[in-house]
Amino acid sequence: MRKKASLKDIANKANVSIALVSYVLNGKNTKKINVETANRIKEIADELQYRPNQIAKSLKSNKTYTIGLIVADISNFFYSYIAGHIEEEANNRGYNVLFGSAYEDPKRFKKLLQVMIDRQVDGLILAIPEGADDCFDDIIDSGISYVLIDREFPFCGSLKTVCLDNYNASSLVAEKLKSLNCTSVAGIALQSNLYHLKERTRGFVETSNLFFGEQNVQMYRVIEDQLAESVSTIVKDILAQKSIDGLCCFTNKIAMEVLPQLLNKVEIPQDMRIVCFDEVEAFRLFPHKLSVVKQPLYEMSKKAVELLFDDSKNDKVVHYLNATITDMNT
Amino acid sequence: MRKKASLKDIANKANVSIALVSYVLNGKNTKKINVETANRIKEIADELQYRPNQIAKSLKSNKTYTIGLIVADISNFFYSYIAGHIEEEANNRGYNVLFGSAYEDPKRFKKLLQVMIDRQVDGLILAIPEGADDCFDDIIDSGISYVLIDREFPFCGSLKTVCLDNYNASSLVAEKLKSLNCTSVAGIALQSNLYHLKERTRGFVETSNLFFGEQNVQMYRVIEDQLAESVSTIVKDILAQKSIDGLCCFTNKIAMEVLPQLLNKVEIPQDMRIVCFDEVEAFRLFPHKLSVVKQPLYEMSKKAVELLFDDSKNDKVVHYLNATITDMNT
DNA sequence: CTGAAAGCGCTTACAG
DNA sequence: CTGAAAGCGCTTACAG
Repeated sequence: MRKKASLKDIANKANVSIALVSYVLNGKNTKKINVETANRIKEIADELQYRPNQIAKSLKSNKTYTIGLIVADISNFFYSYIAGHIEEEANNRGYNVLFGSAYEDPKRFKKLLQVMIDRQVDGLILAIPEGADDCFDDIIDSGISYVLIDREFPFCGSLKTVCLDNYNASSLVAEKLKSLNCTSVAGIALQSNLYHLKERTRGFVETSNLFFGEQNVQMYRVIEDQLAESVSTIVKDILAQKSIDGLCCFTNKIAMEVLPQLLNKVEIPQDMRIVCFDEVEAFRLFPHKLSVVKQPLYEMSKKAVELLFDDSKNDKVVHYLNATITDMNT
Repeated sequence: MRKKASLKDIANKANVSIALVSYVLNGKNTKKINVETANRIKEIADELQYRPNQIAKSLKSNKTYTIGLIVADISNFFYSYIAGHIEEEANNRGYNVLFGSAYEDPKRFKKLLQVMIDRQVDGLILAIPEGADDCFDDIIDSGISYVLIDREFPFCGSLKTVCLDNYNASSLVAEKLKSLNCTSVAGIALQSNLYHLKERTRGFVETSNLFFGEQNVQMYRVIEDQLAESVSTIVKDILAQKSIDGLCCFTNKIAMEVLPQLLNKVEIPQDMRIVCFDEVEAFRLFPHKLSVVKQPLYEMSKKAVELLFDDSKNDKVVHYLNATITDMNT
């Protein structure tokens, strides 16, 4: 282990002032500096393997070149993919990512947020869990620029957000089921007050009502921590109603419970058409045709970072991205 | 946006010195300080909503309360799960996680590593990609404590590591296939020079040789960026050899390619027993029985953080964790 | 062309 | 019980 060299060390060795070393190494006032002294300084810096102390730099400049990212659950592919690509985008701009996973716990979220504010990150990218929407004052107050991802909060003022157009995505699901000649459809969604999830079901229900008639549209809701049991009951109910021939799983977690339970109980796709939100990879192991609502994750990551660094005021507040529906296992 | 209050602001308002404010707010020299002044200072701090400047603290203390985590690919469940739990463990100890995903690119890895060293993280947790094993000098040189996860580098000196006992895990796979009455087995692995992956195949081959005889053990290797095509050829080859009745996929990525291709081509599990490494969730959608090698991800995360903060010298250098084999979809 | 000095916001040994 | 001062490693306006 070698002691880190400081500007002072270089200055001493070169017999010049610290200021001069700083100028040379940062390429400032460069035309006014004697080329030979400059070169000598650079050589000594190399020799001592000088690396600037970022902390000292931050203290002066009030910039940390760090962005704080808080996701709802990093072990979910949706967020881990996004996290990776946000990190990459940030890197490209010389930033690093301080990262936290709130696991949908508002208390944990707020603690993480406070830590990131305290550490003076230069920007925040946030997927906010249910029950944490009282955090906005703190964010605004901190003066740190931010972008919300995935989840929008239209009743909390004008917050810069990039997310899926969930209403539209679900309309597409209804259309898809219609185009597959379904006549009676059901959806299974998470019980949640998150606006984007409500929009997601609303889009499905409203569009399905038009296509199939209200009496042929059913929504089931499940509570996250009783997923397995609830889904089991629901699936039985759906299968009992022989008429239902179209099914939408509104999150990938739900799909992971529903799909195994459907195996061997119903002919897919002949008697039941299925559309699922998100998580494309795993579905490849499902032995039947199904359709998947793909969110543009890469775009979302990229756009989030872009918006974070773009402080033009006349920017649209919520940026909606469009989903695509893909057939799998054909 | 409110201006951040500093110790100076509090000192001014309270008509005391900055030092005194610092003592009070940090609970130092606390018995020597006038209780009333102390209270007055605390009140003013509250009122001003004082939050210490962590950067200034770091500059003095040389501690950043940050640990750097570089994983091979964050969008892989294996690492995203680990990342989440390392973050949680770190939080519990008052640390935050600066995060990077190297996507198996040694150049990118080394760049990330350098950034983390420059930012003076207090610890490093690293999953090192192939071809980056010349990074150890830099790490040792930096004096930052580190723990390697998942991948061990026995030829690079004594490096603190926590990883699976891969040889043993693969022996278990062979045993499992034996216990399922297989007579001829094949394995599909990634072509890689990473020691832990070599151990993984070695354990399988050596143990299988004992059980089944060399002529009944075959190893296939695939190159990562030709996965789909290679697997397709291999699967055809395996199916053509009617004798093979046991198959091991050595990474979850391989399994995701192999399993769909097996559907409807062979009776599972009657004619073909399958064991796969990692990623348990997705396999639930596979319509047949199969066995899964589970790595103790939570333990690995926890142990990594523990080791990072444990600087007892007589610590074992490599900590091996044990895999378990689970039957799924029974 | 180069340097002395102030300052970023904190901590802490020392003096009184 | 409290404060003046030095210092962490840097930057930068100013002076010469």
